[in-house]
Amino acid sequence: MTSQAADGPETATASRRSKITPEREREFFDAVLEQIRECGYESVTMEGVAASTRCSKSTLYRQWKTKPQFVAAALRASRRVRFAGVDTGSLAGDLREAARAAGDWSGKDARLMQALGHAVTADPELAQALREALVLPEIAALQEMLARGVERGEVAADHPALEYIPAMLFGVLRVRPVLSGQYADADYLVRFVEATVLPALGLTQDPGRRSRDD
Amino acid sequence: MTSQAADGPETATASRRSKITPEREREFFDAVLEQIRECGYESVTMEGVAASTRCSKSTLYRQWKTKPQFVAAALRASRRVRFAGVDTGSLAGDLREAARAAGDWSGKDARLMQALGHAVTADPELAQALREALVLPEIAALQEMLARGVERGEVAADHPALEYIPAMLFGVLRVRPVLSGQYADADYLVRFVEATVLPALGLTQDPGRRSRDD
DNA sequence: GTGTACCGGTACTCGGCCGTATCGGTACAC
DNA sequence: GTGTACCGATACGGCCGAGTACCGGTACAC
Repeated sequence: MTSQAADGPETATASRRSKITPEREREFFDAVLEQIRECGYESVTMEGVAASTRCSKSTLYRQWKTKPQFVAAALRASRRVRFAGVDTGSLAGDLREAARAAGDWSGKDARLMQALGHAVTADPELAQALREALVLPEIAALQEMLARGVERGEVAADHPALEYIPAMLFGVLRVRPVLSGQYADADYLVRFVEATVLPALGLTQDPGRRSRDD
Repeated sequence: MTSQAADGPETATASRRSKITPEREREFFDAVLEQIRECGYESVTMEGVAASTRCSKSTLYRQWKTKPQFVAAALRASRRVRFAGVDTGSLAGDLREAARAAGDWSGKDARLMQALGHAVTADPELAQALREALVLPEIAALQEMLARGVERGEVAADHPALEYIPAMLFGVLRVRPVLSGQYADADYLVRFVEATVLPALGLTQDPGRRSRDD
């Protein structure tokens, strides 16, 4: 049905009776995260993951003791930075680029965060895994971006808005579905950045010096 | 254990064998919303609500057909406006006041919204009830507040940041727990408003004209 | 070829909750 | 006092999922 990981029973990963390869593990992780996004954490079942990956529950329970540990492992493995490496030369450009990148982010990881948002309050390990996977890397990248802007003298180091930039960006990502029923796309986020983040930082471009070069 | 609605078995609400009074109904609603905040929507059980209100499951099922309908009814009944009626005379003052009011909001309703955030994607009736109870009234009050500011000439009617103010405020409310592990309090929100919302609207007070009067 | 380790399938126990049914009892109307 | 309607308690059937146990079979090392 879901067929997300079953793009062919005889893939090149050799037959299915061998030790679990890292690729196979990633299939498990992808499957459980996808199920979480779709059904929510509580409704995710080990049986469902096993079925969608054509493995047996035994296999999952051999690797991970419980469902929370399994999910935490999946989160940790999905850890990656999204808008790191962005460096357009100006803080405004960086922020716009980050917004654009976050547009893709929103469809998948915002959903994941929403689905896990409450389970996290009951399971510290899960909370830690979620923070490490989805939150901290982005925050760090953002702050690096801001620090570059400060170094360049584009914004004062003690600018009061600086500490709230992550909250603004992540906040609007998270709240858009509630307000307007849809996840934030790149266009919306860029407009948000231009209408609120840049002015808050005092980065509104002068009429004569538009940094949009397209 | 929870004892939230059991502050005395023989309260003035008379004995428990009579028709359900509106007060009694409110006990049910309060109990289920509280359980949702604590355990999440999926984990809420009709049995738990019945136990915590000392009623029987039958009583609940006599009034509401299913759990989603029960929860939706509870949401609709809890509908009220929080920072309507705020009118300090200036938009900056209004926004600060709204932030302060939202500080109280955050502890309870933000939690509720988080807990329901995913269930809502699967149940349109629940989604509608949630929006009507927690989102729309606040948005309306905010927009009224902004409209007054526009009328007073404090901000241009076509100011690009205007449409994003609700997203900024609700967003930071919703994202704070994820970023820093705690719900936003009134002080944080007021500082957020002063550092980001007011500058974005061009409402930063001039050095000589501080509107803080305390 | 032989052994070992591990996978996949199935069946199972156990617990929990939904929603229903039944029953005794109590408030309240008349 | 009598009747009615509804509450609260409890028990029940059904379903589902966590986690366990077992078993046949296959890959892989040697």
